[in-house]
Amino acid sequence: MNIGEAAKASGISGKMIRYYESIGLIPSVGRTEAGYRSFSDKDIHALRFIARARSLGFSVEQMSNLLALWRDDKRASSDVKAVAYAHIEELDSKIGKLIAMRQTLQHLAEHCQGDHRPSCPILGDLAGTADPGEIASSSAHPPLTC
Amino acid sequence: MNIGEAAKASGISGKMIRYYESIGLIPSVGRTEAGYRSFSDKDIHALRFIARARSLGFSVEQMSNLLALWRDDKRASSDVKAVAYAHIEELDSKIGKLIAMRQTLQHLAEHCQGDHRPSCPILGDLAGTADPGEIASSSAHPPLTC
DNA sequence: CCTTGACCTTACAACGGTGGGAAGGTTTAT
DNA sequence: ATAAACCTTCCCACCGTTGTAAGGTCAAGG
Repeated sequence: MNIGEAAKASGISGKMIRYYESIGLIPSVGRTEAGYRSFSDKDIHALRFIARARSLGFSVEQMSNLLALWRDDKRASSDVKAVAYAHIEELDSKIGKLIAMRQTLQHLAEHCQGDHRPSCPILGDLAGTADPGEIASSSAHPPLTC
Repeated sequence: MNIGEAAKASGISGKMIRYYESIGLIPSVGRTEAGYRSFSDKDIHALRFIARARSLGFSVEQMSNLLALWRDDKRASSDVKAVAYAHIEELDSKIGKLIAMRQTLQHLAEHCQGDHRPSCPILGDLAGTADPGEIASSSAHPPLTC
């Protein structure tokens, strides 16, 4: 299997397959006499594993751990679960920050007239010159946990 | 005002202040005879504007637009509002993706025994060998909109 | 006056992932 | 035989931030 076919079969671009190989995320695959990479079914399987892990937001480093666990017959599922929960916490942290941003911004935008006049509470907040009576300070991001 | 003092006053590292200057996000500030950057109150004000915008997740390009609007006395607040809403949509998109990941992962992790045994639905899903009866396919990410 | 330490300057590299492209070799189909 | 579609390696770009190295400057104290 060519790298092009492997890319189609796995959903990972050829560029990225080479990159993953170069950083050691996947072991070096076989080569033809002409130097072309030759992917076995096992290689494709690993690539699809990676594609799926990537779609769940795992970092390359986390994927490296997961791949090692996958290959290890004597792994403990608790180890896998720990990696998963660590990632869930990362996701929660990111989600929380984004929601706080969204909340603040929404609040500011709602108070903006949005007309031809220059007066704007959004810029007022950014510049630190917002009327604190008109709009509650947005730095007090509410404990919104979704 | 030194760059160090400016950094403390604005909450932006000296490194980043130089970077923002280098890419033209802020105009070149004055210099002392010895070549040290000298920040005016106005400069600090702009830096604090940037720090606040950054904390709301605006990209450098968006900040550039916002700064231009801020400096423009004849701006229309609708223009500012448009930038804000565009960013809110970006945030929503990111949040949605992260929540979908989180949801899938949580679901998988809940079904993992997390003991000393190797059997693990998380790896099963990633490898594409999960029992479809045991665990609903996680690729059908639910329409969770928070 | 001189040293020391804390600051400043520029310039370069690195990170994580991903994409783009150049320059050259190979395979496949016409 | 030739053209198109591959493949190879190599370097560069993005974004935002940090680190580091080599050198200049300022303020304090001996």
